[in-house]
Amino acid sequence: MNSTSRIVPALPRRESPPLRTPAVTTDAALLATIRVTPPMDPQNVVLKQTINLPTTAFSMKANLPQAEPKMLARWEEEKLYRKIRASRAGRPLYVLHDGPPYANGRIHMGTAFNKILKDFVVKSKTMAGFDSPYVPGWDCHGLPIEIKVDSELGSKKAHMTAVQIRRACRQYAEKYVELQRQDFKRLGVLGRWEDPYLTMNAKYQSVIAGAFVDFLDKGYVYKGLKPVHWCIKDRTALAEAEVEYADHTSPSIWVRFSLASDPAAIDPALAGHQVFGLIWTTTPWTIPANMAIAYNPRYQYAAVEVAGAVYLVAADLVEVTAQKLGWHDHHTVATFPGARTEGAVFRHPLLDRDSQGILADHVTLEQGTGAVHTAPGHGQEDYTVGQKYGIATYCPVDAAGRFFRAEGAPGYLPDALIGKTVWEGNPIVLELLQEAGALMGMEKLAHSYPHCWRCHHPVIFRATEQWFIGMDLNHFRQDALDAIKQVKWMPEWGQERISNMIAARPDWCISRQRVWGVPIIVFYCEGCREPVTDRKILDPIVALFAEHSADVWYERTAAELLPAGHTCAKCGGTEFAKETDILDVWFDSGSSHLAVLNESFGLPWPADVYLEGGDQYRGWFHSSLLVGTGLRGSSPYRACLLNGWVLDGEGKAMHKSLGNAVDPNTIIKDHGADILRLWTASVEFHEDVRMSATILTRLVDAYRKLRNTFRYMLGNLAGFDPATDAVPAREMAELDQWMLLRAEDLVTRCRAWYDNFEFHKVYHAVYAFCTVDLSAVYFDVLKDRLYTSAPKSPGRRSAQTALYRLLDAFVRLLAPLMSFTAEEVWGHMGRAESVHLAYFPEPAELAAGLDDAARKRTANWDRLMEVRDVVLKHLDTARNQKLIGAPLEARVLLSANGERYTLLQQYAAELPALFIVSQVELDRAEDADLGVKVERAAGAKCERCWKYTLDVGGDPGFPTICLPCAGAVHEIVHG
RNA sequence: CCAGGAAAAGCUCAGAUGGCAGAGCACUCGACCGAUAAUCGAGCGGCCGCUGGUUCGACUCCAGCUUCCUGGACCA
Repeated sequence: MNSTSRIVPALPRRESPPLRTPAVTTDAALLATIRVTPPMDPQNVVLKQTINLPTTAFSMKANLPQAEPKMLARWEEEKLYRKIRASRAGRPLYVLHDGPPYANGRIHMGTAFNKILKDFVVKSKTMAGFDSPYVPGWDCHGLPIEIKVDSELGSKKAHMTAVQIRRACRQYAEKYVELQRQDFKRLGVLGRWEDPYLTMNAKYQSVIAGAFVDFLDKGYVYKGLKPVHWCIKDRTALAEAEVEYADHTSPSIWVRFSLASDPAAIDPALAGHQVFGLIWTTTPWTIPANMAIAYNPRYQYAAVEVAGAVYLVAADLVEVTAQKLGWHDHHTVATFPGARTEGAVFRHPLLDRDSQGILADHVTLEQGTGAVHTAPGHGQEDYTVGQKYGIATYCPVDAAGRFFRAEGAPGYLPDALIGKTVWEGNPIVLELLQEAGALMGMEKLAHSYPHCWRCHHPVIFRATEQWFIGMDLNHFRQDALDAIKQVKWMPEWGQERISNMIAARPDWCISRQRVWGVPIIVFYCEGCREPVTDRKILDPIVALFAEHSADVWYERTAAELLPAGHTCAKCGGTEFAKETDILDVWFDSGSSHLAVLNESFGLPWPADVYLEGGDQYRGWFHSSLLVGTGLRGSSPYRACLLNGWVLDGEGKAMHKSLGNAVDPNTIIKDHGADILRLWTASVEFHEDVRMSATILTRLVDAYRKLRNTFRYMLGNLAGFDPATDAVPAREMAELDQWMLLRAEDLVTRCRAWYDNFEFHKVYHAVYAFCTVDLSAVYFDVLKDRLYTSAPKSPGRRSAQTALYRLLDAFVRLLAPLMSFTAEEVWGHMGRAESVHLAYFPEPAELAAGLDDAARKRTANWDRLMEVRDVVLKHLDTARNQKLIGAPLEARVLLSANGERYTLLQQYAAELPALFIVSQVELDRAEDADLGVKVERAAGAKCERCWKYTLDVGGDPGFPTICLPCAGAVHEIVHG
């Protein structure tokens, strides 16, 4: 040991640990520079320099926006994620399966919040000893991208092949996958970023196609009709996003349907009358597709007699209707509840067809007659209610919008309509109705009407052939409901939420008339339209996808894809066409567990946990559950965690248009990702959470406090080598033991909270501990012992031993939350490997070496702290009275009796340090109250430790300092 | 309109089984000047969303309502 080590107490006893990176200056490196300080002249001691002040290169200012990217670069270079995998190989697996965000746009607060939470889960499980891999993924197919690419391609698209368009979509998705990947990595989320899963990967596409074949093979899939927005000019189905609304004038008409069933069944008063249903519609051309008349079961209806005929109209709409239709002598024959019309049979005015009376809640009194013309082939709700009543989805309009004689409903369409478009059909239908005596009135109506966003022509609702997964085939719905019960839902109400959705949802329409996705691999016989769904034929195509991506479906002809010489089982035909529809993107992402939780990723099925926002109950949680239940017989996740929505400071949803959206990248640029992570840790994530400038300011303050807590520990541990300098626990000062036992309790609680994903409790408890226990009490009390004792004195070593254990535990306890800062601290502790390879502290680490006697003594210290609180209040009063300034100027006179006296007497020697005063005097009192008096301390102020003592100058060599200080200085100067 | 959720100090959160509303931060005032763009102390601050009910007693249990959030339905 050279002499320089004696003047600077904070010198290390060992060689500096190797620098891990130029980006971080370790304390060891700093101390190496201090070592060149010239030796102190024993004759000319500068007292100030004999104080062991904290020394650390761990800066007070974090500079996170600059420091974090360097840390990320190091993690990347070290291949940290791979190292973590290797370090946990063979450990029990814990798998969080990532829900794929859509590869469009940059990340926002919601996605950042979700990803950080996932990182908390993965890191905390890793540190708890699990092997917890994280494979991020992206959802790459689908309409939003195809629409964007469409608009970028413009008119060029018309000359492009499907494969070319798909390549453009792929490029677009790749671009955003890359941008989002950078954004997510910047958050400090560790994972398999270099090889994520993408739904557009060939292998993944193959899994999707395979899942479809499995569903088909298991008998869940059927082909049915469903109305969709249809542009007859572009001959295409339109998604919701492709429809825009504009004013349009339609002929609105009132049409009567004669009642064929017994009128008395509706109301006895109607017996013998000629009764009519009376409907109102703005789409006369859909009259040929009429299958039913819907009444609202909750409304009262009136039977109104006009000129010998009786019309059934909602009671509240009788007068309006009379006015519109020019009724003069009308009177009400009967009133009855709408429910009575159920089962009534009307006759179609133009066709040889019955139209049933049905009940539907969507019938309103805003317009019309309270009786709604129902054509399931031409309206969403008509379709839904039609399904309920088992009414055929009949649609006599082809892709060009022209009438034809469709199958599926009785009645022969009039020749006048055949081949005409629906727009040409309107006046023809009017004319036919007039001739039939069924047209009761007509007027023009200007209203908002859906138009095609591309050609701006009005669109129609038209039933088209779609592929469905039947919810009630093979007990599918019930199986899914049963599977839900096996999942642990957090929060618990998630179970009810998703159960309600599954119970009420219609069949899953899995087909889309689009290009950017995974094709539905089915062929049709050109001769008889019989579909080819034999898996022996389809499985090889699934295999082809894995090799060439789903593009092969578009690159090769049906003949090339089918086995040579394949013939239609039904008609023997040899010519086949490919299905042109693709699968719903929810089918893609819902299959992610099949694509990712498998051997090629080394992951087991099912996953331990899914964690997403509340919108996913109808999204990914839902579709994944259906795919899992259908193909594997159970849920693909054991637990399902919900994260709430990120709202603004007022609790309002964030919207770009409102200007209240907070951009995570801005926060990172201004404050650093650890602030964002700390915010994520601070809130109860199952609920909706708030983010605002105020909240951020609070978090920045909290971060500083945590950082300074680490800084204090690092600074006071400079030169401390636990291997050689640590004090055995049972020899440590009682205060230090007490603190370690409190920390032990904190670690126990935090680990339980981590197990239960209660990150905010960890944050709040650790933060409160740092503030209340450490900073305000322990660190404050410790300063005298650390700064003024001789560097190697037992008291100082005891404190350092405690600090070391605390630091070592806290840095790991917070590593999942403040990943960057924890790593920075870890580096300053001289650790060679990343903190993210470490394990959580065990409670026993803190209290190692402490026996039951020490545990029992904590009760003493708890009570001493109560006394301290009282004394501090009195010191404050004395300070306000200008009796004292610094607490060391005080002498405290205590009076107590009974047990308290005994306790205080037992700890009399510790009290001045505990109260941070110069002297404490204890008297036995008569009454039970604690007596506290404050006066000025006696004696002179020691220049070195600032305490007032009677022995200042006791050492003639150092006339301005007290005897203990003189001893310490001697030790420092002479060793 | 339907399903589900939330409401506590300016902010973030504790508040099993009903028993005088808690913490930290912020704010105000003060101290220190050896954690210093730090640290310590004290003080201020609440109709526990509203209205009823049960109870000796309700932030807590029950009913209704209001506002906000998510998804859906409607508009089409």
